[in-house]
Amino acid sequence: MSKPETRALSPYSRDALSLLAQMIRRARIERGLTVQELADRAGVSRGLIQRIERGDPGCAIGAVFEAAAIVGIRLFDADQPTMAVHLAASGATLALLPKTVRPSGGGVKDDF
Amino acid sequence: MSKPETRALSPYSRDALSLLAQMIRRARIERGLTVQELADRAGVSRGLIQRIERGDPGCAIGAVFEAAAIVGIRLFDADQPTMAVHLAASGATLALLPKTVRPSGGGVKDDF
DNA sequence: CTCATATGATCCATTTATAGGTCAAATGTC
DNA sequence: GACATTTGACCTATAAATGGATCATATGAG
Repeated sequence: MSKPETRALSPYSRDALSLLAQMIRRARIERGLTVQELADRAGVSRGLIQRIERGDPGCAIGAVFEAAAIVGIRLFDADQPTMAVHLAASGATLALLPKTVRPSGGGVKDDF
Repeated sequence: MSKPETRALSPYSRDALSLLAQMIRRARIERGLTVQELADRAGVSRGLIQRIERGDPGCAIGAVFEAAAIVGIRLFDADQPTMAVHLAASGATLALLPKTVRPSGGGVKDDF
């Protein structure tokens, strides 16, 4: 039991999380904002900002996104292809997709 | 008290959140995955996936990122400029930035 | 060097999310 | 149309995150 086995998290998710954390911390410092100041603006506690900047997976996504937005980080920008693609696609074709999905015994679309 | 005043969240954060939620839902359906199946793969409950796909700000960011990764959504891709910029910058210049930030009475860098 | 303070870490009380189950409705298949 | 099942919504007990405090350390200013 060397590991409390908190929760399984894929390597990619962990990396993405800590990268976002680094981005937030860096952006905050560049703007000359104190951890406490960022916490106040985001309406959260100082400790939570510290966990966010550490990449803690348990943080509420709303708090993380808010902190990121305050320091000027735009996760979804019109310039980013991924965003544009999904933006265009969601509204239009989402209605065309099946409302319920069959369990797909063996045929999961893993082509990417 | 018509509003329980749950928590303040900027319009941008709310939009980004619900967009990510739509992306996940869309990607899941396109892959022919059931909500239950996605929940199992992510190691979370079915109800949590439903809240994630609804854009609930209270969801743990780790669970959201994991669900997104499973359905093939890469928030941070090498192709995306924002990612590349911050990746290159964080490691190198983060050490050069001040370790502690002065409260900056009036001079917050809001130039962006 | 001396001092004010930002940061990191920890502890505890409370709020909140999460898991797990159930029920009704909608959907797509046969 | 009848059926199997996915989905959405709700509920409760448990687990976890959050807020708020405190302490030690490190950092930068004077």
